[in-house]
Amino acid sequence: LQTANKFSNLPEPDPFSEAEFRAWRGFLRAHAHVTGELDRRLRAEHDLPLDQFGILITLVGAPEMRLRMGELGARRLVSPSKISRSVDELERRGFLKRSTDPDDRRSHFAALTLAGVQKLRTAQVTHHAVVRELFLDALTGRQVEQLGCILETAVPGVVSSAVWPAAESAAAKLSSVAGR
Amino acid sequence: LQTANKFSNLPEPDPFSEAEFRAWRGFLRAHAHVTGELDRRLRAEHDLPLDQFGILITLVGAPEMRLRMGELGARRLVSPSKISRSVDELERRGFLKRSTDPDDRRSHFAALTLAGVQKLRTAQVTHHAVVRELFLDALTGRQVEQLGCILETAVPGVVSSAVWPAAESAAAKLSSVAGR
DNA sequence: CAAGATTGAGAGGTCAATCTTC
DNA sequence: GAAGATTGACCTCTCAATCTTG
Repeated sequence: LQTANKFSNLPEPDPFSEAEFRAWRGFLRAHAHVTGELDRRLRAEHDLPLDQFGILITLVGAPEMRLRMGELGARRLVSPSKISRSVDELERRGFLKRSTDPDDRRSHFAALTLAGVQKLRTAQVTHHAVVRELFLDALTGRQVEQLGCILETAVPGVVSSAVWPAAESAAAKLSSVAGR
Repeated sequence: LQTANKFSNLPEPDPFSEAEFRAWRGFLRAHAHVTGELDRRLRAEHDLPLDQFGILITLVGAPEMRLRMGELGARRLVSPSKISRSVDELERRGFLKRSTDPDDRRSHFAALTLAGVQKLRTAQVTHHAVVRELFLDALTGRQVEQLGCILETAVPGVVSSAVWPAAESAAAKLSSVAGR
């Protein structure tokens, strides 16, 4: 076992171009920087982790301010078990309430409470301030429009009511291996 | 305790413009989508979580392929304790090696091993393929350049050898409160 | 006693097994 | 028996306390 030296400087396979590298690195740094501060500020000022804020903001935009657990997980791109436990916590704090879907009693709704809407609206003041201060304000109006356009191109629109994405990925991997 | 209804539809304070909303939402979605798949593929094909890949890629670009623990944590924007534990794991697997800085015996280096460089180079094939497939390939060359430019504007350059950012944030919060 | 790093205890996340309903 | 959701056991991360060196 020896440490690497300049003679073990193996070449990087098929590297990114300089421009690709800047775009990807900038993307990761910007995300870590902004969401890190956002999480710290929301916890410090509202005792509300960014993950929980995300659940509230997703619910407030849904019809009747409620979603089935699976749909909520799909939109937030998190696993069923994490959604279940996060909803536990938010329900314990009175910000939402579970109920059974009368049309399919396997399925459960998470519905915002009045306290949940109020909590969200208060926290949004901090949220918007941080996102503006650390991200949007550094950009011109033109750049904001470009960014929205670019990123909507780059990612598929909401994969609505999708299953937990790990399943999809695993399936794709298996078929690509089988295809050889 | 009652669930929210249309009469409790409190207004959002100082909302984002439509363009701001698209940019920020697209940013979050793109990040979750790409890094989620990246982590799954790196684990499945190389048994290497994205966090550990990040440590290797940071080290390989450093002088002599090594960094002090604190500097490594600052560049990756993670806490000292997490860095220490991640480095434990990578050292256990033989991809890097700790050593004490002879000039300041409080400080420890993490240095890539030959096995670590080889592991990284292999994993980079997957890494680059996923980032291209899910992100870069959806953009034109012009858009990649724009994105790099925009994001380097938005985030402060590397806060080199910075302390763990939570401390900075806490200090800023205290002073802003004191300033009222 | 401050700086750099690590560690123990507790909080939070993940995978697989389980429960209920279709 | 499959779908939706939850739970138990295990693993990882975080916070504060600790160890070592300057």
